[in-house]
Amino acid sequence: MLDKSHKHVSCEKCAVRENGIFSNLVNGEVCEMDNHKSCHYYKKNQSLFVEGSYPRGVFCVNHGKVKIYALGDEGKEQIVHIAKEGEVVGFRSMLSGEPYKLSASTLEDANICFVAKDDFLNMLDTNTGMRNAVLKELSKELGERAIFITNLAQKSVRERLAYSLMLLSDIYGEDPINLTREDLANFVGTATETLIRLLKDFKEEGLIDVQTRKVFIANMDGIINLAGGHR
Amino acid sequence: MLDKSHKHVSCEKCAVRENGIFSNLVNGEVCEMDNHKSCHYYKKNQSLFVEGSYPRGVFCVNHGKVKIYALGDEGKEQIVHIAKEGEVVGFRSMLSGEPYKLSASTLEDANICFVAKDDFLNMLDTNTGMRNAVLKELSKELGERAIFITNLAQKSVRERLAYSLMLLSDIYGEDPINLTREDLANFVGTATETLIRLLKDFKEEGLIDVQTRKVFIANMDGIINLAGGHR
DNA sequence: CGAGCGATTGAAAAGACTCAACCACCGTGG
DNA sequence: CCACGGTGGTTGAGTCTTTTCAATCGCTCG
Repeated sequence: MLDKSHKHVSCEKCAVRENGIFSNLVNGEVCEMDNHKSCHYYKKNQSLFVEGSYPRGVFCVNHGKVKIYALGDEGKEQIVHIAKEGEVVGFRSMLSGEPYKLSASTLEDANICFVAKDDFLNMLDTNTGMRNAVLKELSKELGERAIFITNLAQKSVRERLAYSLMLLSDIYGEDPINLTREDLANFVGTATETLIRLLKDFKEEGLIDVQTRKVFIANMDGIINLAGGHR
Repeated sequence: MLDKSHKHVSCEKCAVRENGIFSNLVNGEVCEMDNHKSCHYYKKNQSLFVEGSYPRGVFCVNHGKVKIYALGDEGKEQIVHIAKEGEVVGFRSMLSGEPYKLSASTLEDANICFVAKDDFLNMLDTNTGMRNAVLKELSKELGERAIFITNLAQKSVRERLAYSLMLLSDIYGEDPINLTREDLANFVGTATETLIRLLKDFKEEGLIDVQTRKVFIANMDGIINLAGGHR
């Protein structure tokens, strides 16, 4: 499934393309993009881009998970988003014309394609469907971040962990959540030690199962309920 | 300056239009919009839209400030953004096709124009400049929210207050910040009592001046420094 | 003049963080 | 093959920021 060469991945045959903003391309456009993009194999913990630098293009995740995070004043990461297969990352800063406000790096070994800035902007100009997908995606994320802000401001760490597990289970799908304790803590927005203690509580309460670093949701209703009762 | 009738405000002559996404319209388009929009006078604390309902159009703030907020599980507001003159609010949910994730209401008496959904979307389709402005605006806000999330997760309330005052001083410009203690607390993301105590501290430290509910920045460098050292 | 909201203060409680130590697993190199 | 070092995980204890609750005050508005 995961190809360690830098072999070209065909967009046309890309099974995960439907997950992201490239889902709206018609055949000709897919071929066009195929010709312009490059594909790369990334090892775990490799950096895609860092805060402060300028975007040269966008990254399309073919396989693997990517964390998008900000660095706080004391160097602690705040993970703002975890991109899964099919998602396109790094186009926000490109559109706002600013340097990256966030950094991105792989959470696992990954295959990721790269589309250069001009090619991407060009597609955006000419392709209505994609443009709408981008608008929609940005707006949706904006709403999600507003909710995340509210959670951070008003909920306890315990509730936030439940909420985070909910989000992560969407991202990981059938697979168990597979993050270091530190990354999970940086996603929830808490200290690693606090997170570990809460995971233990959750396990004792039958909400989750834990196998080393893998977290399985054992009682989704309980989790949802703790998280605030919806979705 | 503030007209209490519902008299039509001319977009062409609107001095604050440059602050928002309507800044890129050419003359004909401005007239077009003028013909389609309606203008309304709002009293303080009037609602523009509420979480859960479906967008029918967008609101363009001509005069006054508008708070955009989410309601937490216990009914506490989390203010995510304060829109000033010229800003257009309410288009995010419209673009994502979802019901409003946030609510909006006036913080003071205000004049606000309304552009219907179809007219707005139509302009978005035909006007490249505006489309790019919207893309840029969404992306920029997304970045701002990421930073806000990081601040909430990692900074103390004290530091967050400083950061918030920085943001608010941009929004209020020459005017003093003029919010209830509760609104200010809901912007910072803390309890009202905590906020009051910190305001007192800030005043004693010469960072701010306070006249009843009005807050003046007395030492901007000090505030910026406390907030994390950069603007 | 009274009702009521917003602002303020004090005291106590709780949640979360920090610090420090320790464990466990894994890959490496001797 | 085993000792070693390093990273990631875990636990305990103490501290501290922040919240909560309760009471009081002051001002405005009808």
